[in-house]
Amino acid sequence: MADYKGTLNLPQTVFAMKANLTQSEPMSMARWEAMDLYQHMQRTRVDAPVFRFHDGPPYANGPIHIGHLVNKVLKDMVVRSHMMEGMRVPYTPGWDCHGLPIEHRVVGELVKKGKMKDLDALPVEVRRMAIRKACAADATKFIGVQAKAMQRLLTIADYANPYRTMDFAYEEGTLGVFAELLETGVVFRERKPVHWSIANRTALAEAELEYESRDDPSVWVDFEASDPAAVAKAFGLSDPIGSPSLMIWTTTPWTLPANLAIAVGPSYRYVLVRIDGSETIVAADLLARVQSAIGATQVEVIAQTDGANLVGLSYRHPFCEREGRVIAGDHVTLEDGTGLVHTAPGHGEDDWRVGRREGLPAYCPVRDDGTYDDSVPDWLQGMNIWEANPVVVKRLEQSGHLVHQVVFTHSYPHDWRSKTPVIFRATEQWFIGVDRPLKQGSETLRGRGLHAVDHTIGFVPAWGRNRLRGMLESRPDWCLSRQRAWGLPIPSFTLPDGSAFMTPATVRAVAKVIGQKGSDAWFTETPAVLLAAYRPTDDPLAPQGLKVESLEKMFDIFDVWFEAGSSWNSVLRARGQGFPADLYLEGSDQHRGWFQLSLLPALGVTGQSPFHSVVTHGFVVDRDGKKMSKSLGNALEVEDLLKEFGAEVCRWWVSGLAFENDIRVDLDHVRAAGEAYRKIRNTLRFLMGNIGDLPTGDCVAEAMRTPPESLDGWALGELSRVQREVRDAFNRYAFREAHLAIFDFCNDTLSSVYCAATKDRLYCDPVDAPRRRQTQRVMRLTAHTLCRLLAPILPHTADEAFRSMVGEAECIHTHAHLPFQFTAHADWSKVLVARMAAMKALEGAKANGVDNPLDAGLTLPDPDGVLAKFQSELADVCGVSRVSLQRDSTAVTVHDLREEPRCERSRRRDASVRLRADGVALSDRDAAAVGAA
RNA sequence: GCGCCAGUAGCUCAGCUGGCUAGAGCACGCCCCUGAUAAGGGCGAGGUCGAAGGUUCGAGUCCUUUCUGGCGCACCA
Repeated sequence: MADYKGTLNLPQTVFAMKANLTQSEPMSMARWEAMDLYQHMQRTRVDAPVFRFHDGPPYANGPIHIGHLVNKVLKDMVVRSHMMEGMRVPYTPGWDCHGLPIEHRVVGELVKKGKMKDLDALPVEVRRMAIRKACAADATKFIGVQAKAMQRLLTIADYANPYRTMDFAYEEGTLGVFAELLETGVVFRERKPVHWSIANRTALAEAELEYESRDDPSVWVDFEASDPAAVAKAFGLSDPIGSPSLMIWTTTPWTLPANLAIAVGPSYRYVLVRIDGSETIVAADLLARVQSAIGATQVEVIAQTDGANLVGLSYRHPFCEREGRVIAGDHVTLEDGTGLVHTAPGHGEDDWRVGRREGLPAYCPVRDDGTYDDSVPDWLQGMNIWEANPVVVKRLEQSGHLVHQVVFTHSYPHDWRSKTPVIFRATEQWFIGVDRPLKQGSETLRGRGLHAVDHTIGFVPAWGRNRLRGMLESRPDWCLSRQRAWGLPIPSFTLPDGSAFMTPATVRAVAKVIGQKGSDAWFTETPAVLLAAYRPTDDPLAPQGLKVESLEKMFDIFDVWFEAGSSWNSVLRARGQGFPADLYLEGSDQHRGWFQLSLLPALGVTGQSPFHSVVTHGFVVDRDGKKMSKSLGNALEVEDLLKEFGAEVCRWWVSGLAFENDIRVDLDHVRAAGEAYRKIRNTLRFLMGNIGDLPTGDCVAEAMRTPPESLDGWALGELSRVQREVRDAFNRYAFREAHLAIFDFCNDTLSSVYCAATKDRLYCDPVDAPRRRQTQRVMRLTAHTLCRLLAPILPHTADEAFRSMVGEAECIHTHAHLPFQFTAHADWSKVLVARMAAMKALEGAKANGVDNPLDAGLTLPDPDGVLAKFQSELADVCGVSRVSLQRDSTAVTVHDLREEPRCERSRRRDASVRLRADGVALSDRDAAAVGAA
């Protein structure tokens, strides 16, 4: 018997089944780099519509993690999908360089090496310069590490010209934003308590605190009410009862000189009690605990009232010549103390917040060396606060205000370097007021922000709007200043009288110098040099007769968020990329961060939001939904994933994520993505393998001549639909929809139906048979279209496939989607329904020994006669040897054809099969194809 | 504690303004093919929709409470 395998047109292609991504991806990267793909795309599309997408700067601190991978791949799909739409997409990657985490680690290393002691002895400018130098080196190092990894993810961006918040030009742009904001009048200076290290005379961040056990005096103190009658009234009593007090509890007696108020919970119940003969007020729920704590023997409740009724009462400070008043505080709890909270706005975060609302000053009589200033009673002046603790207690005891004292052991914050206890101390800070009227008109930043959120910004997912609105509604004024070294200096000076001096004009003058020499200049240059471009006489805000030489520099730096939040100016505007951006895309934490803190400055300066839309993604968590962290040991390393699976598999995984919510990641998920990748690759490979002998021609035009009622027409219609769906999904940032549409198309439409049904004609028809060529033309267009649809997700594979079709010199990423639309005959949907019924029937026929569909014939019910016009395709569509139709039937009938002769070439049991001259059974079609008689 | 979000088959997700026996894909099981072959195809079995109340003729879908998890409320970015 002759072997006819050699006469078949079997698939052939150089596009390998095995992707070998780990080796081949870097080759694509090298090719793109050699052709300077990013710049090439900018140059060749100068007149194309622009999509302005702006990269939020990751922090240059350590190698990238899975969160970065997700973020960068999502962004890359945005960039590439818009490029595929024919647009020009300028996209500058950026890095956030300044900030505490870097400084903290760098200083930690300096301490470890024993270098910090020497540095501490130097003048502030010199010391800070040394730290800054080390920080800059650290940031630079990690920018390199991250950029390399991001490129390894096959992302396309202007990596040759990134933005870095520590670049001179960027810093100048940031100061430009600040100068404009100064102009609007929303910047102001005010006191605010911060963690303060007395030993190092510096402010500290939470990260620089170590909690250690410490003994402090714990005291219960009676503050006498000024007006007993008012107290009686608050408790609904007609007559005053003795001389009632308000009992507070504190473990920091040294802050009592700064007491300005007592806070109560308005909804709590308070009791007026007589304890061992004297009347005082405490929270009802805490009475029993207070009683046992202070060891009271006789307790008599006189009356009760709500905390709200106590608000407004006044009291005499036990040793300062002033009165305080009772205010409402949401921070008051019933866990400790008396329910009446000693409030010193200069010495506590909550106290400050509440005090601010009540119009109380952040009074802080403690100097930076931890001693009292002259505003306290003379017996305390100049005393160290820790020494003052027992002195204050003694005084209270002598004056009869002390109810009780014990030694209290608690966990207390200590300075990580000096190991000394830290205090809260109010210092002068720079703020951006969100409720201050902007110079022109009565608008405020908060008002503009809320308006933009509600009316001009688009959100994906939609709940981002609520979230950002909620944050804008409740956010406090923005504290801009930090007392640190690694950052952009706030270019303010002090006048000879000690007051702060900074105007839009001085900031602009300094900005010029910093644009030239970088922010180090602030530390190395004199005020005269820094203000070289400044003329006091031209500045209406300068004091009369100001001499620049008389100024002294201040050394606060900006909150790094102000720097990142100025990127719309330092990058988009400074580089002429256009403003505002079409899109910002970041993790959902950036509602509070970059989104909000870019929005506010931009609204202040330009009146516009810096972005038209924001897209947010969730956070990567482990398989159980728990946060990923190195310490928990549940983190996956990007490097390992790239080594084991390659970037394309990771990208396929990302494209399929429901990224709006938490993103669970597990090795199994990436493995599954690897399987899916192979399926798609194989489908593409099958298409390509079958079009190798098709003469070149106009890919689109030739396919468009396909009859709509043919099987090829159906496939083309599906291709057209999928192309539309995928492009639409990309445009809505619905990557998962695009991913699913592509996957389903490859598996269902192509692999399961179209490829299976056309194998016979592709393999067995004569090479030039019109029917075969028609299928090939559709397959060619399908492959070309698929490459373009896949390009944003799988840039390497799409390019590899494309080049193996059209030549090694080509690159898919310089192309755009093919413009075509095709609609198949509408009744094809009914054919597919009939096919499903046929498949079920064939499955049932296996019980009768008809295992191979080619051993079967089918009779399909066709009551409406709609299937008749597809008669010639039905056998192939169902994978059987032949199909007949019956109008008056409702069920599929399977015919066992195993007794009929089988074509040895096509394996079909066709009516035309007969023995040919060489003694082999062939159908007419196959006989013709091999030239057998 | 407060704000936003999520909790649907083993896994990843659809289920729009409440309405046919709750759908996909993956994995799984059985089978076919061996001319896409470290491929391809067919069929099938999987769910008391986090829990508890409530509204309704009817709830995965609306309301309340609750549990679990994520993000945000800091001189962290």
